[in-house]
Amino acid sequence: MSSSSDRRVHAVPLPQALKREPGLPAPCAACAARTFSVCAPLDGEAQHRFFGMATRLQYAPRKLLFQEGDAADHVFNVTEGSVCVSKALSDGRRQITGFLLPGDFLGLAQGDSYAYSAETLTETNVCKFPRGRFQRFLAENPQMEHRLLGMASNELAAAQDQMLLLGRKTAIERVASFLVSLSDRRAARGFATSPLPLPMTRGEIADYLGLTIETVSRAFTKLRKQELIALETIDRVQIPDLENLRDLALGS
Amino acid sequence: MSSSSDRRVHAVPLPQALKREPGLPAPCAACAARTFSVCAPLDGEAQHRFFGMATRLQYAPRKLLFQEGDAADHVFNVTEGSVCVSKALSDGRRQITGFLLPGDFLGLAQGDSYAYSAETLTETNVCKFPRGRFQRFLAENPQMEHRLLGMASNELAAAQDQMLLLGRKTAIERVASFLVSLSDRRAARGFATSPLPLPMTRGEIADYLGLTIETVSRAFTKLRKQELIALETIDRVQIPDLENLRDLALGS
DNA sequence: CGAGTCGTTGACGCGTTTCAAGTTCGGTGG
DNA sequence: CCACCGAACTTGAAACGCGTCAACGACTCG
Repeated sequence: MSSSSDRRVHAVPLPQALKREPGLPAPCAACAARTFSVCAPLDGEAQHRFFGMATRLQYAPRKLLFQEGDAADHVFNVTEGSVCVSKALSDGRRQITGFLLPGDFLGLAQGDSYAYSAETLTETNVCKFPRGRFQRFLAENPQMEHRLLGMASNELAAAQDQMLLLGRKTAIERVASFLVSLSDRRAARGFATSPLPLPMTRGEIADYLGLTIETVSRAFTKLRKQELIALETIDRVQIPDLENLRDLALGS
Repeated sequence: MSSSSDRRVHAVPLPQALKREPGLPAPCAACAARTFSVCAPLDGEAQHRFFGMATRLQYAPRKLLFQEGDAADHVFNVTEGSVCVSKALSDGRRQITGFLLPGDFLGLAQGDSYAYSAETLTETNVCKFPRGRFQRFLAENPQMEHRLLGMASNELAAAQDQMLLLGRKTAIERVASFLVSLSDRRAARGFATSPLPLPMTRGEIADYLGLTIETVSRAFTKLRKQELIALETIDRVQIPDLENLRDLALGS
């Protein structure tokens, strides 16, 4: 799925504070860089305390980090891999509300239980912070809270885009939008985008786009026949002309 | 539409800083209370400076505060009335991403232009803050930024609920969810909920729920025939048993 | 090699949209 | 005060896009 070539894209010196934890693989340079970017405004000593709070964990693909309704004890930061966040109705209907990439935070919402489930898509590394200590750290480091507010604002803007998609776009436009935004997000973080890896199944794409597996599959076929995309393998897409696809995504 | 009986629900002493602006009606106690609640952690002097930055404006119903793409010069806080936030595709398809009530902020997102439009539904009062000064104030008052992060987190949770609605719920479930969440939001702010005022048209409800006017109208009729709601007038709903409606909203 | 998972494709059905009348209601002017 | 008008809403019938169901192929793993 998500290729190992994605890793260590940016070779960055490992901050001192990121010492190897016993029983876990050494953090790679890219991983350190992602988490580091969040706390860039912190001074060295504060960074040390920040990383000191975290437990570093590695998850296999398709493992639950937590489920809707679990006690919200921790805040997570994805450092490697990808995670999907979803909500479900009692009869099993599911909506995936986001695919997280390295650098994204998880579990920041208010309330004493998680309002959504989180599951890894690929092999994933996270930093896990006890909620109380994380909050206290924020109170003492307003620059960090400022940064988080900025990230939350961006997520809100993305959520609004997704509402437009779910409420008003056709099946083809949804799939096109999905591919374009995945490509854009990867590009923004310095990841390779050609070919674009799809660590999620067709079923997960469907649950993200408010469609069925079959409709997603038909949309991929149609995009392929129109030569707007080419499927190198089932989970690697080539996008010959991103702007053409973007036009379709915006309904023109 | 939104009745005058909604106002002054909470009689709270008017903070000194909220002096009457020339040419505008005197701020009512409820209005002061709403805006006040946001900056409760601030001391008296900081509150004075906060309110000092704001221009207080009153808008008639159906007036644009700003449009998608306008330069994002200001941050708004709704103090009275209701505002709808929307995004549109080039061919006119529109998605309303939220209905704002007193106390809500608007225009906090990053970026130098607004990513959405904002329009009043009823007669509305807002406090308008120049973006730069607002940001500087936040930098100097981390308690306030903390509060905003909390509000943004809540909005994010609401956005995820809305994605579940748009992606996976049927028309009836959407309308039921809409009525329940509107009732809950009003109750949470101490507003009356029986009858529940609907300051928005069927068209706006449709654009919020990803449906057409006709489908919304049919759903209202169906709910009325099932006696889950009663329409006192076209824009005032009685909900005899909120929990029944909530069950329907959650798909059971 | 067989079983299971995932993806694709086709045929059909259904819920929502589209199109087309009506109806209600608030506002305006005679 | 009432007739008239337009906007908003409601209702019905037909059309259509997507969902459902089913068959099949590709691939992985024991």
